[in-house]
Amino acid sequence: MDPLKLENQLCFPLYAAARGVVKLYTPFLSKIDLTYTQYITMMVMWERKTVGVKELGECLFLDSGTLTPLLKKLEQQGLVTRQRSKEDERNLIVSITPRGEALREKALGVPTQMQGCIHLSPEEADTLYQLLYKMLDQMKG
Amino acid sequence: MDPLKLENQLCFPLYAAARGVVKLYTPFLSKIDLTYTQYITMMVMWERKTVGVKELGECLFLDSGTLTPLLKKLEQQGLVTRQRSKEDERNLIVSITPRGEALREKALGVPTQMQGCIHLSPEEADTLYQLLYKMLDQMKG
DNA sequence: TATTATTATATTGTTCTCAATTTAATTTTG
DNA sequence: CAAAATTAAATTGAGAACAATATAATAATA
Repeated sequence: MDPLKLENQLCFPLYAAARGVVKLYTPFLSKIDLTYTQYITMMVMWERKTVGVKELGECLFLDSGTLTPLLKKLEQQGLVTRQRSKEDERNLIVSITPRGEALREKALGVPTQMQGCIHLSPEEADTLYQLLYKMLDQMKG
Repeated sequence: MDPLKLENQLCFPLYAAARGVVKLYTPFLSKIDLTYTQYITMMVMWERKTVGVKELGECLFLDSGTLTPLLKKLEQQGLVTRQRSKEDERNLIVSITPRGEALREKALGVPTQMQGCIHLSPEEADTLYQLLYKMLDQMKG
């Protein structure tokens, strides 16, 4: 058992599958003018309406180096606003706009469209979900 | 069940876990001056010794846009050579050098070091492996 | 055999990702 | 209170990743 053989790696199919699914999202997301990272950012915005960059980064496992330019683009598109907190000016508060809220309707079809691309049974999907979160939890702590 | 809620996504933990493991590799790989993508490229080289860019891309699910600059860097480091095929000059043949072979010894410790970071049972790891390849196979076809 | 089509790699441009550093605001401490 | 430490974003720089296009070589065809 060669530990440096590609087929003996667990991380490689993880890395490849992750890129693969993002690629599958692309044609659906480009119709609503979002990249995958912008899409999951909007998911947080649809749920929370208002959130600091720091919490956003904790949700998405991303830092300001990635989020700052991304949020500026979403702001340019009129989907969110960015403003400093009055209580603590270090914090940047991101808020969803009516236009951002409206985009949710268009995005509702995306999960359904994606289901046509990946065929896992509900049990398999659940197992995968649990295992991935188990890994993520370990990376946090 | 909101289909646009982050916690209801299967792809998000996939995407996040993949980035997470690459980040875990980084300190180990930086000691042997490789990035993660360079590391898996070298895995193919250690196994095959000589390979065309096209086959390399099929192994790694990457295209020439990613591989061309990466292989030039590996060439600069003296780990591989790049030369056009005599039979068909469209093909670029990548070959491992003695220095590239020697790097394998240094890389042998990496998988062991990584095992200290992610704690899945052998059964869980196997399940995850199978599910990820199931997804990858579907993306190919 | 020319022309056309295909194939393989390279290039260009955009976005993402992250480490490391900088800047500014706030908190802690001496 | 002033200095030092901490925190949050932004910035910078390097490497990926990929779509789209370009270039060059080979194969197919009219």
